[in-house]
Amino acid sequence: MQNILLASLPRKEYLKLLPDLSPVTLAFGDVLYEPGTPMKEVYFPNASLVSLLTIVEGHLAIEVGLVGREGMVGIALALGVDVSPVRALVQGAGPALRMGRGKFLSALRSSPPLQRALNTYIHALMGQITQTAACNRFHVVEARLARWLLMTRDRVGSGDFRMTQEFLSHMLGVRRVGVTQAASAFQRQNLIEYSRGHIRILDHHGLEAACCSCYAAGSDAKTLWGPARTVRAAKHPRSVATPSVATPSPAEREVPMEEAI
Amino acid sequence: MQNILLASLPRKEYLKLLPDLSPVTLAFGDVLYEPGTPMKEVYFPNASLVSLLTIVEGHLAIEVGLVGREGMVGIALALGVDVSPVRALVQGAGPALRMGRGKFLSALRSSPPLQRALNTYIHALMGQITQTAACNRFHVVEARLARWLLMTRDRVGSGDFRMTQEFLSHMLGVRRVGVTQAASAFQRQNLIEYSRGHIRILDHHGLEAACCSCYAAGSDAKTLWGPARTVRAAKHPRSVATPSVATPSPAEREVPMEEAI
DNA sequence: GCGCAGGTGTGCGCGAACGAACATACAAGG
DNA sequence: CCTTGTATGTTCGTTCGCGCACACCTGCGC
Repeated sequence: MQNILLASLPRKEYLKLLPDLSPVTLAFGDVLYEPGTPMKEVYFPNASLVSLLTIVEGHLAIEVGLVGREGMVGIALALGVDVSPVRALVQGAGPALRMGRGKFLSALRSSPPLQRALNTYIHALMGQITQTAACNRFHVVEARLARWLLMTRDRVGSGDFRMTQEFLSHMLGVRRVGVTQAASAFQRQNLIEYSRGHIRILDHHGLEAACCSCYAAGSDAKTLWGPARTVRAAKHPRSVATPSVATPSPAEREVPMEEAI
Repeated sequence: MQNILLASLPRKEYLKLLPDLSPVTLAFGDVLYEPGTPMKEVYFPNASLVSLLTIVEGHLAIEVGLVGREGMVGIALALGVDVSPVRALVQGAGPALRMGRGKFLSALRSSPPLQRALNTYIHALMGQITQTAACNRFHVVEARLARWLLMTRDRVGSGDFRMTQEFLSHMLGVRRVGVTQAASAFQRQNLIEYSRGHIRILDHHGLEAACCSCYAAGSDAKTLWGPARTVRAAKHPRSVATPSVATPSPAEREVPMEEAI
């Protein structure tokens, strides 16, 4: 299982990076960065999984992003910022490639293909964060749990992983009790089974059905942030509202929006 | 009122861009992009304000970002993506500078300072989205309304703007009734006054007190994503679990934050 | 004057999630 | 065997926000 981001580079570029990449094994529960602390290296997960958490008021945490072999941990460095904005917590143990800050920055400078690949990934990650923001607002715990399980499965390539409900409650930003209820409902329906820190997905399609549309919207990183989203006709809040037409052409619309309100 | 992002460029670089920047006036309610449609240009707001909304299931909307003169609308283009992931809606009418897609991309290629400035801004915007995600999850409508009002004030440089409650309800992703209740509570306390589509902030400090810590965390774009957050020590998941650490940080919380919302 | 539409204010019943406890269940080690 | 710690299950009262429905107020055009 190779990191997809690295694998997408032209072979020549990849070979240039190789000497500076050192294989490491991430252990479950490791914290790669804490918010506000300098990032000394970046990580390219192979079969491992890292979640990005934001901390509110010093004690509440909630997950905003999930990085697997499709991405890199430490993108802020690529944006010229040395300090981590988030906590990066290893969610699934496994191999990753590590690169020191200095080497990474100079590699980035000298490799336009790497820049492009990272830009694309940054965009996808922003999409993921955005989707999560909306999902957290609109959807019930059960749907969000289903989404999380499916996203994790996509990233680790297996529907079988280590995860306690307590832990999950911090990912989803809810009480542990809420997770218990949602998870046991799923278990009753034979969608998953779990026991003492271990979860296995039994019915992948059933979970998808229990899931909010956020999963579909964010699941394939390529089309992330909605290429084929064709929302029907820019329905603006009525107040904002074009009191008018169903906005025909998707192209070139500065949208009337004349002075509504 | 000059766009800060552009103003931060070396004079020489700025002059290189100038011929390709055309002044436009954004009108309240204009939609600059719809999700899933190609972006033909980027915008640098001067005294105007644009909000970025994500659309869920084709009809619900919620704001994830707010762009004023500190930023640019259309950063996805800088990341090599042509299709907008969000709806960009003009929230505050005013002047902006517009640049066509092609000119922007070639300017970007030929101007490292512009790249750097945009990278920094992208990072700040990700921070804003992240903060919003957490805020949407943890804080009550009243606190979020206060935050929104203050953020808007910061960006337009005035505590006096056009805004209906209906509209606000879409920004915050709640019912209009919820906004009415929060807003009328603020009005009773003489923190704001409003009438038929117009809001004025009367007591800026009072609003800050009513606000969640997300405002402080996200307000100054420089330190966005928490520089001096020094959470203690990379503890393990369990540390997330056990709030054992009794949150000693006295500096962090001057706000009552009663019941932690 | 009248109607009308956009903006705002209320009330009611309901469900989701919360905080705070308390109650099992399994696992490993003395 | 018993203890200890971790993981999961359950209950209770409360708060927040939702959906729905309706009333009012103000400006504007006919």
